[in-house]
Amino acid sequence: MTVVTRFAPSPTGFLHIGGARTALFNWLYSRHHKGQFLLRIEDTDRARSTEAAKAAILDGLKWLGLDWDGDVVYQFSRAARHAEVARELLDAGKAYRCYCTPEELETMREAARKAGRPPRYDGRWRDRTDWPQGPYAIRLKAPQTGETVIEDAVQGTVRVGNEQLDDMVMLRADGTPTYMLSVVVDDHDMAITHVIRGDDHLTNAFRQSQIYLGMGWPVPLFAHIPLIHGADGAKLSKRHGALGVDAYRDMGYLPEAVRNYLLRLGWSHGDDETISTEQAIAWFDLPQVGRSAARFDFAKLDNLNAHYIRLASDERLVELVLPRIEAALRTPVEAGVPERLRRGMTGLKQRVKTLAELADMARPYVARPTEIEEKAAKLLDPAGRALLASYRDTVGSLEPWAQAGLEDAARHLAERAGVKLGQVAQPLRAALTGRTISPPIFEVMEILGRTETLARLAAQGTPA
RNA sequence: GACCCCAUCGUCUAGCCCGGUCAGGACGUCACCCUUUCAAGGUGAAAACACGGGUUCGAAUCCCGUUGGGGUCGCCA
Repeated sequence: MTVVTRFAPSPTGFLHIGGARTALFNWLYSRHHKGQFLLRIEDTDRARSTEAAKAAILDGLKWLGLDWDGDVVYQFSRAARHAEVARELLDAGKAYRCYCTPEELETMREAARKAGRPPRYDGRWRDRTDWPQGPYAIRLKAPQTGETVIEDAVQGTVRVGNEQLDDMVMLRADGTPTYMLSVVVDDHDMAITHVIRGDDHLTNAFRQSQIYLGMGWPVPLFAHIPLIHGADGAKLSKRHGALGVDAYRDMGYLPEAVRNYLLRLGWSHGDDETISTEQAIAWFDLPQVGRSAARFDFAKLDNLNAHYIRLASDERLVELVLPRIEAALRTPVEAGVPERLRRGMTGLKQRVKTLAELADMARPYVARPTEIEEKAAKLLDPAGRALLASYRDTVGSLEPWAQAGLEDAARHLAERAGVKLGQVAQPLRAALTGRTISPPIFEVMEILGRTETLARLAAQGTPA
């Protein structure tokens, strides 16, 4: 049997990080089994669904590299089919008409709550046939005794007494299908074999299972994966990382880092931490998915991101960081900058955790420092400036203008002055970058070139 | 409240199913090494089986309970 999984977000907001992980697990599982990964947009809530949200979800998936098979299915377009199934169940006596008004239902729930009972529909129309004129909802005639059992690939066997479940509405009085019905019909029609989704749907699975049974359809294998929590253990909210994946992209995370991080959140393969996509596809399976909720940890994401930045090619990083630099500058960079970035990338990329940091670290290559950081300014004291002046004199006509020779000159100068190399290098760094932290300073000098280096030294390095 | 799920270092986790390990790894933290800064890299350290009962020669592993956390209880999805 071919494995068919799906990701079914509702376009009422961005693709949040939990959804991204659900999509990743579905994608991985289908790729592992050489099956299919389908995408269905659950846009039946017309009031809350937006085009912007839909676009954000599609963009997010593309950015993460989670490609889906076939066309996107839009749930709303299948409403007629959903209604048809509800009618079928009604005709077969497995569902019934309910003429309750919303007010009546609210009263019922209120009464139950007051009596300390769970707020459930009492089935008052279940066996009636004295149907009045007017609209009615169609409810499933669910079993009232016995139990409903879910064989969950992650949670194991989960069972609940049928008396806990009430007769859910499948078709509203206005003729539109409810989520519970739509999901089942679509999953069946799309031939989904494995429903991998968030833990929050576990209790829905019981009710959905009853619809499958009612229609005599095979029940797909469920796999309810634990939710992601914030650093404080509470449900992920906007405060701590329930951001859209676009926010992670904007913060400067690489898609492969996000993928790797999300994969290890709730899933493991022995002691492996950095896992390539190829390995992930080869190794991913449901039994290794953990049963408990995981907390989102930016520190670990940062670490993974730094790892993948170091692995990324210099060309790719230049391409990624250039738009950030230009956005900050509000103007295109000068002609020689991309080449400087490319040459300096090896030294730059091992010092940053995100592309945002990379853009900042690259500043000395982009433009002459307009301001000197406080700590750097302290290095440019009279002693430091004197050293800079001597250094400038010795390397002024150095040939070739290369890292090794520039460093030798500094070492000789330090020796003659009876100071450590750092006492020459740090003022140089301050003068050339305006900072106390940078890639190796002689590498910076080589990349900047003789003219620019001497100009910066002249501007900051010598006493007036 | 009812129902369902979960519980190993601060965090992500291995180990649990098939009881016997100094309870392993990674991130983070700290120290040292390397070193022109910062990183990277290397070495090392501190750091956990929620609690209480069983079962057993022996329990992180099996059973029960407690506590704690989470999820679900709509003619929302």
